[in-house]
Amino acid sequence: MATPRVRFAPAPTGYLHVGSARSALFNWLFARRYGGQFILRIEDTDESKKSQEFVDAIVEPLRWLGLDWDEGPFFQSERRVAHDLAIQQLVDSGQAYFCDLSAADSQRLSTEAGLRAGYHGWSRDRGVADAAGVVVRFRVPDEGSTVVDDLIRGRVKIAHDTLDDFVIRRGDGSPTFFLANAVDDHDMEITHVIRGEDLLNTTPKVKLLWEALGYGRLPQYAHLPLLVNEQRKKLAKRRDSVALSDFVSQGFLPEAMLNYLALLGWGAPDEVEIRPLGEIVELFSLEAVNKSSAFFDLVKLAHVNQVYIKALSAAEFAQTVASWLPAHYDLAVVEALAPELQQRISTLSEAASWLDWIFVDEIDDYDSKAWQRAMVKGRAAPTVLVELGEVLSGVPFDDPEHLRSAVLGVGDRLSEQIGARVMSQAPLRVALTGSGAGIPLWEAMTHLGKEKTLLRIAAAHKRLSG
RNA sequence: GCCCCGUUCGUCUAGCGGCCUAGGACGCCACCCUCUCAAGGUGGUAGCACGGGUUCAAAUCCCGUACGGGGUACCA
Repeated sequence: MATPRVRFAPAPTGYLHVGSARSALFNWLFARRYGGQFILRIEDTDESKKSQEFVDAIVEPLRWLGLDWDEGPFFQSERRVAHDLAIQQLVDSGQAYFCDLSAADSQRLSTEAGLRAGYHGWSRDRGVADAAGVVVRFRVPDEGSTVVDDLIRGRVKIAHDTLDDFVIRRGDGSPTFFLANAVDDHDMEITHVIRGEDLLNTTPKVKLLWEALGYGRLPQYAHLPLLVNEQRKKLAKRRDSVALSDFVSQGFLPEAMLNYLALLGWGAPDEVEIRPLGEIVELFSLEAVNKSSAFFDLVKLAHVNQVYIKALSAAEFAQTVASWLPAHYDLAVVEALAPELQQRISTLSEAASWLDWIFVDEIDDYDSKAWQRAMVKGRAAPTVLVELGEVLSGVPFDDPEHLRSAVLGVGDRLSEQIGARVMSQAPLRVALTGSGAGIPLWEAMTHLGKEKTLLRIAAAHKRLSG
């Protein structure tokens, strides 16, 4: 195919959410797949929406994801002259006309005439003159229908009598979405429009304008299935927590986010789900995109993220996780323990809780269940702690293997003495970490150090007997 | 209401008329491994919305119904 030109055209409404990110990704994939251009256009026809803050809210997440654009960002608000010209052209050719009715008035007229809600062309032949507050409406043909061949959905046909004479210029003179969309896509020579299904119904209107303006060949349209919440409603900023920035701060990796997003509505022919972006680019095609909406599943996202976290080298992991850790954490220790952490977390923000015990001065809070199980139910615990204190004070702390055999040795000896299985590791874990669950002890103990280890064993013993 | 789109395990999907007693992934359950929690391994659970056609043959094609969603703004 001729090199495609696609665009991601979000409205600057606060922040970028995962649904928009998915649209951006599919556009980007398509452009990269066929060696075309990916264009960023900020859809700020409503002047109030233009501010640096809002622009950053779009640009920063795209950068984080690594979805680089070849042209732009362009601003719709800066293309006002072209829009005005197009509106003038439509008015001059009689395909659009002025209307001084308010929305409320046209609603009332419809009701009085016993027609369905909406606008019925009341001002078509009233000869209204342009003035402040007057809108321009497009004259939709009475007869016939408009057909759009969607790359994903197939042929979509809308009868003209279900369309009203929609507004293309507001009372304040600004162009509406339909008009700006047609003009900008034409001027930017967009070949493929890839966006959410919620925009499918607007396509015939844009096509009508396109033809009325004599623009020639229409871009190819591809409407992606919507991303939905657990109620199967389209992801919305107001009710769903879907800001991309939130996922960034929770510790999702951009590669994982992209990979997961690519899986919603699309799948590789070989069914391999988790794979490098480069491979996804190679395999991507719009024809393989399916039609039904997809639930944005945090559980699966977490799984994908964990796979990516596990794939990091220890050094990469330590470097990446650093900003989620308190400043007093020793990164060299984090790197040494990286593999154990990587298989236990699915987001980077979870890392600290697995490591905390190594970097605090003392354990002041023991998990009560773990204490009960290891210290109270394990009747030998007091003896184990005493023995552990004695044995470990004579062992060098530089070799995990020495620590292991010393600790397990205590358990074996006591087992023989008592004639029942004695676990030495469980009480040790609770004494050192305050918790019943955690990473393997031996390597971690070399970083905790002998002094803290012995103090914590003593503290636990004191608490047990006191 | 009207218009448009959709419907395969709980979820994401494979399937584009016979290879399907429907495959994979996530989740869940069990077992193995194991001080713990994980990770890993093995096995299991669960689905073609319904009704008519077409055809020798339908998850796959057609029609209808039901259900879900989207749109219906001087938002985009």
